[in-house]
Amino acid sequence: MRTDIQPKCLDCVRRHGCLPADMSPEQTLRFEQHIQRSKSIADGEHLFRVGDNFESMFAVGAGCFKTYAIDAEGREHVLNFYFAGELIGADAIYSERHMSNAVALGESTVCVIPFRAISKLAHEIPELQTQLFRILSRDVIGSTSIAGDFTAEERLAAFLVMLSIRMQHHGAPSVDLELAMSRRDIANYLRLATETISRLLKRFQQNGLLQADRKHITLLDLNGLMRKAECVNPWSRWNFSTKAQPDNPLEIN
Amino acid sequence: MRTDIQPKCLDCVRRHGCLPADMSPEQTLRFEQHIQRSKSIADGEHLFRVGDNFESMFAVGAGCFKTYAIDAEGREHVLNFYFAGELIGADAIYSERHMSNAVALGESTVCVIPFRAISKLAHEIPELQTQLFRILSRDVIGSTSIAGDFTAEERLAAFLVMLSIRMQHHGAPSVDLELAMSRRDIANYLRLATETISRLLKRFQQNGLLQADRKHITLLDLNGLMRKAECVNPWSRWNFSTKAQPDNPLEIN
DNA sequence: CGTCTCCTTGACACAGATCAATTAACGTGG
DNA sequence: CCACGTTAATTGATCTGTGTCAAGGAGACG
Repeated sequence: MRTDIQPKCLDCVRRHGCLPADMSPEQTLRFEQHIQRSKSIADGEHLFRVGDNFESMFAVGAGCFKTYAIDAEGREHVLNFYFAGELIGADAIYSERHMSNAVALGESTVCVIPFRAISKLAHEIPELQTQLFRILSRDVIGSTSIAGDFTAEERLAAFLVMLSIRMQHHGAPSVDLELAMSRRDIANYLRLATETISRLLKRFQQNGLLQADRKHITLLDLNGLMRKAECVNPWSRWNFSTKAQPDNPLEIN
Repeated sequence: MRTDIQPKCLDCVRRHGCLPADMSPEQTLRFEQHIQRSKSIADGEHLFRVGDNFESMFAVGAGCFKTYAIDAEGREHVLNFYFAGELIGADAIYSERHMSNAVALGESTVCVIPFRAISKLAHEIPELQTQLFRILSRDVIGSTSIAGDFTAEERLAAFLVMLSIRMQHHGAPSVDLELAMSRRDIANYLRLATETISRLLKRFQQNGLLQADRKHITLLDLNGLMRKAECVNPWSRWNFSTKAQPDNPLEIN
């Protein structure tokens, strides 16, 4: 192994939420030899479909993906959105088959991470194993948080706040959102009608919470949105801990 | 290490879904030395509460647990139920704090599994690491499956079928269910009113699908229930594996 | 410069919530 | 063992948040 080569993952802005997060440069280099970096995926192209053999997880480089399933009645269910630095495919580990479809929303790139090789590598790199556990755990938290019984307003507010937090983590502006997904996808993800999303965005705008122009949304009153979203946000459950709560829950990582 | 001792985990009926699933007897013995087996938990007693430091995961021995959170408005949200052989606490790995409360529904027992020790052990026992990944992945699948937009009837049917499958996995009768949880907990978990659960059970009974007497429920027509639940069940998504998918799945209908 | 797809807006409908009242289990103490 | 209080479950009547249907508008893109 040539150690004079600097691993590209080290320079990657998305590293902190990704698998090499806590690895040394040497470990990162080893890791990098197993993966395929920055493969580009066209708008509307699928990474995988339901039932496909599970070979790899995918780390989003640029762009955005949605995962979805079609049920027995033919209805689509948007399961999740994935942004830069996030890892797609956790639900496939269990059965070694993909349980959902993953499609690019706009021109995107991914790093292809062969799971078998990487989980073998995780035996030798404790930091990698830990990070895999953490990422899977985060997926569990993420899926349970939208599952609850909340009003349409609470869910949309929570969605916008969550978007803002995820953008912030990846260095992008957190109040100036450029949506990659359609109203219909948002609605479907939040179990609402597209019409309801339209009406709610209008109401939020009338209340001075945000400015919505097509896919460009400016969050004018993030605190106000967070107040509406408070109940959904899993981090806010820490309020019920006996310990002192951190000043800014957004900074927790 | 004395190797003449037979590990008790090997004799445990719940082994197959639990962490030692694929371990050799020797590995199981090593594993067992790190955990505390069959601690009894009284009805209504908590395993942990939101904000608690994450020390251990818990494998249910006998009985049943629910996890829940109280939101900023004071509303309870039942997040999950856990039965014999299932592992509680995956959502705490990410932040090393528990994100939910876990309480026993009736007299129960758990095995206490210190996470740090066990994840260290997972470096040396590949089967353990694999099983941890699989269990976390299963949790992701489980949380996403109830998250979708389904009718009350579909969700309750899916809940009953899921109960039946989980009981079957653990050797108990699969059509004779003894519910550990109240109607209110079921309703809350499924994002419905308790009254709706009552009415639906009555309707199912009138349609000959089941026989409900307080907490004892006999599934008379499992196939009928599965047909209603089909769309919710994540396994049924495999049906779509062979068929070609159009790029925009919404255009199907 | 049409054709498309996405988005918005209004009118109405309905699944399931809420409210209210009753009944049935299940303690708990005498 | 029985009164009694407390909580859980049922049932009916009514209400409402959000879905559905229908019609138009506004970019996007050949």
